[in-house]
Amino acid sequence: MTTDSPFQWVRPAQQARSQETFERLLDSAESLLENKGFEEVTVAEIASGAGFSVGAVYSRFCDKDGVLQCLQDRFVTEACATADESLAPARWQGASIEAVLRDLISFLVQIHRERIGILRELVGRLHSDAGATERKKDLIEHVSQLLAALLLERRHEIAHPDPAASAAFGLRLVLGTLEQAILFEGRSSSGFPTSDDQLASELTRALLGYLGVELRH
Amino acid sequence: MTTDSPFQWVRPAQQARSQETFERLLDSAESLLENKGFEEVTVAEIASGAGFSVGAVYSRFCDKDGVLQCLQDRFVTEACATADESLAPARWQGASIEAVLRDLISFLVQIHRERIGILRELVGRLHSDAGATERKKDLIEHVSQLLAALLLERRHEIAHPDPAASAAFGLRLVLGTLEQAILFEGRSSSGFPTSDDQLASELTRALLGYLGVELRH
DNA sequence: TGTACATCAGTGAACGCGCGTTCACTGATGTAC
DNA sequence: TGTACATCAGTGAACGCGCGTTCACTGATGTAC
Repeated sequence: MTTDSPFQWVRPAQQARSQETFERLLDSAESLLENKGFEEVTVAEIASGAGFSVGAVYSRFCDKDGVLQCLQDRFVTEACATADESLAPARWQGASIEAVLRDLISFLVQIHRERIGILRELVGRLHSDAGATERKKDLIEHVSQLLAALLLERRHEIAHPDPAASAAFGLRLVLGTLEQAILFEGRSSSGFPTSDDQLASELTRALLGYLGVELRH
Repeated sequence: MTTDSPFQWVRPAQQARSQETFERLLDSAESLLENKGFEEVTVAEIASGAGFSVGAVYSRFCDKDGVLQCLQDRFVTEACATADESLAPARWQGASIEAVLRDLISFLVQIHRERIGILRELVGRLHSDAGATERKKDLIEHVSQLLAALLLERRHEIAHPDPAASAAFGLRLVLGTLEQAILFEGRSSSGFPTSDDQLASELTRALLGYLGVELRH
């Protein structure tokens, strides 16, 4: 990389520092979301959580809402990449639908527990943020396509009259239940299984039952 | 009812007027919730929606949050009464599980559509309102008990190894999906059935599949 | 290599808007004699 | 049946707090010659 090449990375040092501030602010915001909603989080908290003052937030983001948008974008990007890798057809050669779903659902339970703050904001917002709804829809649609591809390769196991539609709706069934079970319940919630393992297991049973897949005992 | 009886209704006229104001304010608040979240609704809007000024709100409720609490209480009371009537065992003599669930789920779909505003507030709130979570839990638990009673009378139809637990979780499965499908999606949502009838039908199929009930074609 | 200047990153006190809440008031309804 | 008084229902202008946003500033890093 010579000095006169048009393709050099301009001012790498400064940009790198900015980028790190940007990421640290997002991390701070996400961790604050674990305990309260975004509206209840103040800009001052986000800043001081990352070790900065309020002004720093406004030099990286256009306004408070911009922080949430960037945070969601970052999450969706990571999530899509994860889905691409994990649901790649090559990974599941020879696996039954039951095997695929059991793993997928366990993973989804875990993610909902780990990223509870950001998921709550992504999932429970019709009002005041059209963008979030769009991002959420895109993400679910992305996962849905990947899952549908895996299931349709195994459509002989599916008794549901419309396998493609059942894959799409089945994923929503699982996600909707997970959201209620994990995101919007205190740990004390009744009616849901007490352990995450049981929750995953019952969700798997439900999805297999819906698709009409024969269980192998 | 003589004048000197200790059991007369004191100042009926005044109390009746107050009560009507109270109800009209709640109606106004509920209708505002169809389009935005409670935090975005202002006290002035609630008042003027009912044809009053702000002060009227504060002569009936202790503060803004009190309006939401009373609104939710009214809803939960109505909902419990409805459940008691609709799920009374006597009503379902001789009906199969499939018949019970098909009717119940259609009804739930309809209610979610009709009471979308208040349900969004009741369902999607962990933060900032511990009371709402409690009220929601009580309501679901109430419905859950009634449904479980009906299903357990018909447990011979159920293949799930734990019929009681499956009734409880099955209801949550349906409600969680409904919430995502109706409360938090623009009408345009993809992945869910396009019509409410299909939504109800797929949900019924899912629940029957989960319980392990044989379908009668 | 040093000097002068420009830009970037971040500070934090001050500002101001929106909205929940208050309170002195008016008019209507009920009660006492 | 009237008169005087008390309480209730509701008004709406004014208040004030919280919090998002701004902006004049400091120090650090990079660039020109």
